[in-house]
Parts: sequence; structure tokens; C-alpha cells
Amino acid sequence: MSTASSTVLEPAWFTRPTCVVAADLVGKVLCRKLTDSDGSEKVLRMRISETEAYIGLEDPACHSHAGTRTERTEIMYAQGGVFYVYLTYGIHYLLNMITAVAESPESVLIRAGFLTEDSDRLIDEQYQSADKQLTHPKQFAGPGKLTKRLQIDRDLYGKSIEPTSDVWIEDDGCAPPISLRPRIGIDYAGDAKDWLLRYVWTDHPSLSKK
DNA sequence: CCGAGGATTGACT
DNA sequence: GTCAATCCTCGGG
Repeated sequence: MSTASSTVLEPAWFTRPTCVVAADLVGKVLCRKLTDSDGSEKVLRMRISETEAYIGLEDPACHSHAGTRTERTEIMYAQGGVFYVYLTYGIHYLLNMITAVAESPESVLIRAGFLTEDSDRLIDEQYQSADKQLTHPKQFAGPGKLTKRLQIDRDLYGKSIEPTSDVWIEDDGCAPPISLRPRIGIDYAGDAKDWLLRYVWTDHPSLSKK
């Protein structure tokens, strides 16, 4: 159990400007309710160390740039406070949170995090035995590795960011130092590849790249 | 209908 | 440094 008092962030928290939400999410706790092998429900808690902002119509790197509106991106046009999950490279699910107001198709990508000390140990050990490739079982430096650990997939698409969705965010007052970096993996986006829209916990070991 | 490519990762030269 | 894996999405014909 956590010693510091925590509050659950409400969906309305995510309706604020995207860059503010992206910065504020660093240090927050991403919570995932899972069913353990014995049938009991457990909660994994992963503290977020890195995020990226995708700022909508005028952002060439954003799926909704220039008002692109498809079946996949439809959820981006919803009011902030819901999840956007999609499959990339046919392999990895990426976890995003929709931000800002309705019809402003912006989101925050969760890129990295690390398990907190009160995360359930049974699930942790279960996962380690199932995936021996993992060298740092508590650090998840990359958006695909993070979703794999938390067992997040398309089922979460469009769900509200709150405990009834089995994925939610808690704030326990942690406010780490934050640095800005260019976003990763968007070389196709022209000048936007240099925009400082990646928010990292300064010098934290769990970051996805340097 | 079909082809191209991806908000990645891990393995390998 | 290079490259394959793997499949859904998207745009073009």
C-alpha cells in the first residue's frame, strides 16, 4: 500500500491544454487492474517517466493532422479524458490519452515508466518467468514495452480514464524535474520532428532514448 | 481491391 | 550501424 495519500485524476483533468497535461503526467502513477493466476484482482502501478504531446490539426506528426478523420482517429476528436490505443508496425500497441476539448484532436503518448515498489509482486514474478528477455523487470523504456507489461491493447480504445475502465491515473504529489526533448520516431514529419514536445523526467534511467 | 508504410523493438554485422 | 517482424490503416485506382 502507498504511504502517501493519492488522488485519482478525473477525466476532466485531461481537458486542459495538451502540453500542460503531457508535462503534468510525468511523475504520475499509471494504474492497471489485472486478474492474477489465482483469480484475485491486483493493481499494477507504474510511475510515468516520459510522455509526448501530439497537438492536432497543425502537427504533421499527429494522426489527426490537417483534420484527418478516420475510423481509427475518430476518438481523437472526443473531449479529453478517454484512451486512444492503436497498433503500430503490426506488433506494438501504443497508449495515448486524449486531451483538450471536443473537436480539438490532440493526445499524449505514454512512452516510458517504472513499476513502483507497492506493485503486486506475484504478477511481477509471473511476468518475469514468462518473458526472460526482460533485463530490467521494473523499467519500461519504450511505449511498446510499457503496454505489453500492463497488458493494454485495443480493448481500451475509447474508454474513459477512470478506475471503472481498469486503467487510471493517480497523483501522489510526486513532481520530478522535467526536461524537454524532440519527439522520437517521426522523421516523416518534416520540421515538426524538432519540436520540443517530449517531456522526460530529467536524467531518469527508464527513459526510452537519449 | 491493392500497395505502402508505420508515434517500435530486438537481433545481428 | 542495418534490418526483419507483422498486420492494421489509409489512400489511391
